[in-house]
Amino acid sequence: MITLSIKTSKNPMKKPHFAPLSAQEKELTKFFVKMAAILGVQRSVAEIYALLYSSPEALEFDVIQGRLGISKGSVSQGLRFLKGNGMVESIKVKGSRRERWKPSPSLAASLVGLLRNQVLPSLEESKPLLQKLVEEASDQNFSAEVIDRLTRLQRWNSRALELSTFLLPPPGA
Amino acid sequence: MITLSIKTSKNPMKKPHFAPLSAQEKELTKFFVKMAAILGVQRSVAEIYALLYSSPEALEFDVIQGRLGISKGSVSQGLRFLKGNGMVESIKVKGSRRERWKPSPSLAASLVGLLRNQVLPSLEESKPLLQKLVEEASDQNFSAEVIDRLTRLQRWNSRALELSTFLLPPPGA
DNA sequence: GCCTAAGTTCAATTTTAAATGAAAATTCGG
DNA sequence: CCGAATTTTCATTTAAAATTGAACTTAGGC
Repeated sequence: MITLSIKTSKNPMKKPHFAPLSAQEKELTKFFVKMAAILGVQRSVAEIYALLYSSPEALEFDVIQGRLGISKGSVSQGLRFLKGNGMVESIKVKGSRRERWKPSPSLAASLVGLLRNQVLPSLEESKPLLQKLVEEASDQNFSAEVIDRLTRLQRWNSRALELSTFLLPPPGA
Repeated sequence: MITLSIKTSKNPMKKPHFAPLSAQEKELTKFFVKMAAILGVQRSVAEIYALLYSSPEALEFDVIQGRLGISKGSVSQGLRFLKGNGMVESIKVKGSRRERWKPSPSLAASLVGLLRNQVLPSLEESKPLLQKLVEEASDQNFSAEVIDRLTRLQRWNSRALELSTFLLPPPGA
C-alpha cells in the first residue's frame, strides 16, 4: 500500500516506507517475546526491545513504528515502559527534535531493574498482611496444622524479600 | 458450615450450600493470587490453592467448587494444574469415589516444580535458536556491536539454564 | 513567540486469556 | 457389569489485557 502526502505548501514529500523484519530479527523477537512472557511483559514491548537490540545504530520513533508495523501509541507506551525500567536509553541529536533509541549497555542491569519492579512490590506489600494473618490464626485458635502452614508462608516471604534485596539492590545502594 | 444431603433414588435431595470465604481466607487468597500473578498462574488456580492451604482437613471437589463459587470446569482444570505441578495431592477414602485434596507438604518443593515448568522450557528451547543466530550474524558480517550483544545474550541464556538446573533439579535427580 | 513536527494520552476497539456449563467420559460401589 | 456418582472435556461465553488512532500536548527550530 503506497500513500502519498503533501507536507509543506511547497515540497511534495513521499511517506517513508520501512523494511519488514529480517528472518534473524524475527527469530530474536521470538526469543525476547518468550522471555518477556515469563516476566509478564507484553509482546509489543518485547518487539521494540528486540528491534533495538539487533540494530547497530540507534533508531528513531518513526523507524520503530514503521519496521514493526505497530501504532504510535504502542511505540510511545513501549518506550516509556522500557525507559522506566532502565532497559533503553535515548540520544538527542542537535538540530532535530527526534530522539534516537538504543538498548541500555547492560542487559544484566536491565533485567535486574525489571525484576525489581515486577516482584519486589508484591513481596513487600504482603509482609504485614501475612504477619496479621498469623496473629489472627493464633488468636482464634485455628488448627495447629494451619497455623504452621501460615507461619512457614510468612518465613518464606521474609526470606524471598531478603534474597531479592540482596540480589537486586535498589539503584541507590 | 454444615451440609446435609440424602443420596438415594427415593428422597428429594437438597442442594448443599457452602459458606463463603472468611476474612482470613480472603486475605490469604489475595496473597496467593498476587504471587501467582508474578508466575503467570491464573486467579482461579491460586484461589483453589489458598483454600486448601487454609483448611485443616482435605477438601472434596464439591466443597472447593461451592465455597469458591466457581464452575466445575475451573475446579477440574485448576486441580489438574496444581497436581501436575506437584502442589497438591489427593487422598482417597474407602467407600467413596470422591477424592479429597490438600496442599503438598513442602511449599518449597511446590514452587520449585512450578518454576521448573514455567521457566525452564523456554530457556531450553531458546538455546539452539540463539546459537544459530550468533553463527548467522558472524557469517553475514553484522556489526561488531550487534554480534557482541547476541553473544552476550547467548551466554546469559546458558548461565540461566545452568543456574536453573542447579537450583531446580529435575524430580528424578 | 509562532507554528508545526514530535510525541503522548486515553476512550474505543481488538485480541487474547480465563471461566462456564452442558454433554461426554470415567470410575467404582453394589 | 450396571448405573448413578463423579470428574473431565471443550465449544461457547465472559472478562481482562493489549493495541489502536484521533485528539491533544509539548518542545524547539525558525
